[in-house]
Amino acid sequence: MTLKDIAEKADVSMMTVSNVINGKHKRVSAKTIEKVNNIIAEYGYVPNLSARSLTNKNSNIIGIIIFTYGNNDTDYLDENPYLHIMLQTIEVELRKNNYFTMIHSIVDKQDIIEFSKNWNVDGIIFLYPLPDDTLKALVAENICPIAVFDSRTNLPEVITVCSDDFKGLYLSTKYLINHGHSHIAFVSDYKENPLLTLRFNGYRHALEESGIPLRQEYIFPYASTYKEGIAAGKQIASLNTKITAAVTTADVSAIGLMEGARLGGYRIPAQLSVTGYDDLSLCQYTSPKLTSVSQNIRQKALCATDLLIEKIQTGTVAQSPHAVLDVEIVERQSVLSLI
Amino acid sequence: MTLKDIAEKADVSMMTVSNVINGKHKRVSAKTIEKVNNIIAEYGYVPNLSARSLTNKNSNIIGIIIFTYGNNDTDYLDENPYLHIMLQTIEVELRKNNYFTMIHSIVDKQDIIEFSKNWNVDGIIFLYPLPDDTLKALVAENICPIAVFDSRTNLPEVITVCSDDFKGLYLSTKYLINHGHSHIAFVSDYKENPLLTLRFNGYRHALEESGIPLRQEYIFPYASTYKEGIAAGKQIASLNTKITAAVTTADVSAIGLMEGARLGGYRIPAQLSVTGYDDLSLCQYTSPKLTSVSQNIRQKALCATDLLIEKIQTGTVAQSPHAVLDVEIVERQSVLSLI
DNA sequence: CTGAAAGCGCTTACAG
DNA sequence: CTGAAAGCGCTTACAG
Repeated sequence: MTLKDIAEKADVSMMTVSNVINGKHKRVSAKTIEKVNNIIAEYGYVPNLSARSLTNKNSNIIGIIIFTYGNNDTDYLDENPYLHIMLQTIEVELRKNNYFTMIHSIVDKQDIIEFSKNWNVDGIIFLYPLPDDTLKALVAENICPIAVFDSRTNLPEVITVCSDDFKGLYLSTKYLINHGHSHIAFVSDYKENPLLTLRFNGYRHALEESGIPLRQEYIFPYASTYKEGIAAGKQIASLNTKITAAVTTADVSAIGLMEGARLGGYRIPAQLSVTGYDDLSLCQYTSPKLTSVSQNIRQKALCATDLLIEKIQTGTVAQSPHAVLDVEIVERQSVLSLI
Repeated sequence: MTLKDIAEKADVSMMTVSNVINGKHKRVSAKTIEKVNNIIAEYGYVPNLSARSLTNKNSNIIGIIIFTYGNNDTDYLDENPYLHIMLQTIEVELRKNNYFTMIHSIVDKQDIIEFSKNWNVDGIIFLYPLPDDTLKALVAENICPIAVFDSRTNLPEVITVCSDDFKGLYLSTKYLINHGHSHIAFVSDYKENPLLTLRFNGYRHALEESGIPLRQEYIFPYASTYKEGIAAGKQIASLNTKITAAVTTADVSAIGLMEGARLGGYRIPAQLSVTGYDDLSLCQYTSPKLTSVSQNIRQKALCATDLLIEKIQTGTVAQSPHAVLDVEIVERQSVLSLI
């Protein structure tokens, strides 16, 4: 069943059917519209979007780049704890705006370009930050509007949506200070990572603001994983310092930290208060339940999607293309008040 | 840059370029192949797959139906704890086989049909079971090969991939029995749900096999959520029965159960042993760490994808279209041995 | 081994 | 308000 078939059944031209389908009602009489619509419904006609893409030079397809893969096939698994929320939120929002969602993994920049040309993709969303020069190269190719999460690039052509990472760690550090802590460890391998560096700066700022010295020996450069968290916890427990609290840059890291400190003989939070980052649902499943910094992931996903759609449809975005969303601290049980 | 442009630059016909691109090397001389490939590389030509779809009547697009949505926009969030692993695994496998992956949510059967016609989708994967009559109706429409997870339909036209749910609860129940438990609660609202009913049957079978009577009062029909788990745990703690252990059909339910029992004054696992189901990564983050039944999700995802590809390419599948994958119990700390 | 032509199912000027 | 024709970028018989 094609447009042509419908046209024949309705005894009108293909163009008329096309106009009815595309809502160009100015160009067709009400009577014809009804007749055509009835026949479309009767035969269950659905337009072929490949054909439409071919003529229109756009596809209504948005590509979502879900990860970059290296050599190991399973490297990627479990990496992005937000993947399902992001994907679901983005897909629903795109669908509301008549876009279709393709997911795609890549190995390098070239993959992205090929992919976008293959389907005349209308826009691309990267679920994770890319190096600035990769983004720049992509912009130079001028393939389609691009949105990226958690990138700090200032390229005006790319839409970025971040959360306020500086504030995130400022809040968790401040929260500990407000509860009487002043010997606060920072557990994260932040150097080389712009996002984590921002969080570190938030930590530092909170200390400074309260006149608490920043001590190098309170900085524990462990990666943000459960396993590394355990190692950090063990180390802190074995060190016999004055540390009474630790901030982290990931919930799994914080959970590992609690576990490691416990293995080192500490009671949590009695001897060590801990804060997480991400506010994953598992924060409520640990004991003590984990106090954490929450990014509103749904809001981030919607923001990126809406900006991208705006850019696709109008060629530009009214506000800044670089959105920074607020964060907040979610209080649970992993911090002991010393006052 | 189109096929035609390449043909002109190479001074051959479009057909020759097409044959080179599609690897039909029998029909082109080695010299021509090289010449054409060089020009393709030089200009970074990438074929337009919409055009190809249009001629070929197939698209190399596989649709993945990620969820069905109701009235509430955010109902779906957090529903499928495996979504990210499934999606990533499937996408990589499809990509290896030259397919592209579209994700799509639906509100009803009609959506699926429209979607598949829109893009001439080559196959569809449902990430969650659909009612048998919906599947039957879909098969009747004869749109494309279909694969479904966790459906027990016996329609030979649809590929199903399940894990051995009967065995799953048989294993966890048996595990408790082997550790000296005989008063074992079953916590799950299994009725009306075919998958959970299979798990219940596994529980029942393990009891029977060991000559332990099945007691109605040991069955707690709570939904498989954290919140309901808490309620169940509180109830069990308040009941003062001989129950020393409980099996569940979800990790979050088990975690809630431990929490609820604790709130009711129980120590876990000293007074109540608990097993989960799914072996989510959060099992290792709770205390005690949760013993759980593991389905190999990656394997399930690969199995469904490979069967679907086989069916698309050969029109049928060599083995049974209904795969049931093995499960195993992952031992941690939530079960106390009474012997 | 290579080419010219038709056709896939749409939309868009251009006419009337 | 409606139609006939061209064209989007491919592939596939059909010829040579």
